[in-house]
Amino acid sequence: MKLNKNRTLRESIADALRDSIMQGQLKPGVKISEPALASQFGISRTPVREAFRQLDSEGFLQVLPRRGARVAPLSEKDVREFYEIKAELESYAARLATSRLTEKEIDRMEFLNNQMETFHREKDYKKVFNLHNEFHEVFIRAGGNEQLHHLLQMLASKFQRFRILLTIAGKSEGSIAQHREIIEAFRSKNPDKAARLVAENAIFGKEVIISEILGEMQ
Amino acid sequence: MKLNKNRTLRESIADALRDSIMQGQLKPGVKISEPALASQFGISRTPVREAFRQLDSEGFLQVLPRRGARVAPLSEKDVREFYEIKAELESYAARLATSRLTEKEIDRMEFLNNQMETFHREKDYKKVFNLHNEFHEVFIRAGGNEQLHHLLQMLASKFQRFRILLTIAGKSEGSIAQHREIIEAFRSKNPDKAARLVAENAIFGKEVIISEILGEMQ
DNA sequence: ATAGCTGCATCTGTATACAGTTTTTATACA
DNA sequence: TGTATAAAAACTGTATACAGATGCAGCTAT
Repeated sequence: MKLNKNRTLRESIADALRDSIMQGQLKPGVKISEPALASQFGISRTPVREAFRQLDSEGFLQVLPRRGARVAPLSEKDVREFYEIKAELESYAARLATSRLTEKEIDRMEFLNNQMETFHREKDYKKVFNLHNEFHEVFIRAGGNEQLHHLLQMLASKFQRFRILLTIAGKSEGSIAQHREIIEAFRSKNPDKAARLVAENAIFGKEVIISEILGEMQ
Repeated sequence: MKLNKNRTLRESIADALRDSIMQGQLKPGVKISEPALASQFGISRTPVREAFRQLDSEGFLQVLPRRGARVAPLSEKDVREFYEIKAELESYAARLATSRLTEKEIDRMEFLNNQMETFHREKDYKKVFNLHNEFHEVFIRAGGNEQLHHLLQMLASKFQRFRILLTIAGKSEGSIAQHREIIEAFRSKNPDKAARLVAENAIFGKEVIISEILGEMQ
């Protein structure tokens, strides 16, 4: 983890911590020691504390007054609720995007989805995950509601540690097939169909996570 | 603004600032001086800075590295986007709530709406606003998706300074009438109708704000 | 007058100090 | 062996100190 830049220490620490949590290296419920982190990075507690406040508001940490910070645990209910919200918001984005997506953008979605398939076969799941995100990003952005985009970004990163499991478990074929249908709906300028398919795609993700991933994690 | 409690100074400061911003006392774009605020409350800069970080993540402040904090400005586009997101999420909540709302809860909604009408006539707009929030809260909670509730809470408070203008401008009759229809839809257990009406209620709010309020503010 | 520079006052980011809490460890007791 | 308790250690919240960055008033030169 590199610190130096024009960026403040607080920013660097917040980013590093957020990444570790998103990547799942820091497990839910684990206590994060302020002094330990500070000395680990060779800095004082002040910027660490400020990073904590930020990550607390973002939902990555749970900071209890006078009892320190721990990685925010996410329950099965949280995951379920997240996917249902995602389904609503992304299908809304899809509806907005239908009339706005350029042919070039749709081509790009097709390209990204094909790449996903390739890397899925090669079992390069990290790449598959990133491509998956990029695919959704295209139509969310195209919808034109920037706050919606921002909100979905925020939610996605908060639940990244779960979403990435889905990819790693090699469960992406279903999504890839669904993406083809979504592309088709966008090409034929059918907002209702696009919205419905995008919602189904999210719910599909929820089902797989709940039944196949969370079950096994106990 | 009272400080003392078991609460930390940071919490108190964050709450006080957030309130001032929500209430519109602190205007968008206004710079907030860290040392001034600290001495105004008779405390050191440390808790003030931590409160800043929190409010930045929550979207109330805009903190630029080495250039201080200012109240986050909200554009007309932001307001428009907010109401559209609210329409989607609340109508989803309404759909969920339809099968779950008890008769008692629906009665309560009716009571709250009647109170709104009373206080609207008496021009006690602060009360009208709070009742309005409570009305929506009933079915959002009843939907059972706690993260959805939390998200809507967050968004509503971020845009409270605009939403409250709507009430203060005495534009609540429309909402009150729409609420009656919504109650009716809930009573007849019609989720599609409830969802549609709730979305329309949000879009109505958007229209009024945009055309009557923001126009006049220049 | 305007554009650009200079130096000062102010502010921000970070480190450090310290008191009051919380947690841990150690000890005594059942 | 387990539980209650007291003392110690570690941690949190806040204050303070200070160096470097920023912004502004006034000055110079065009």
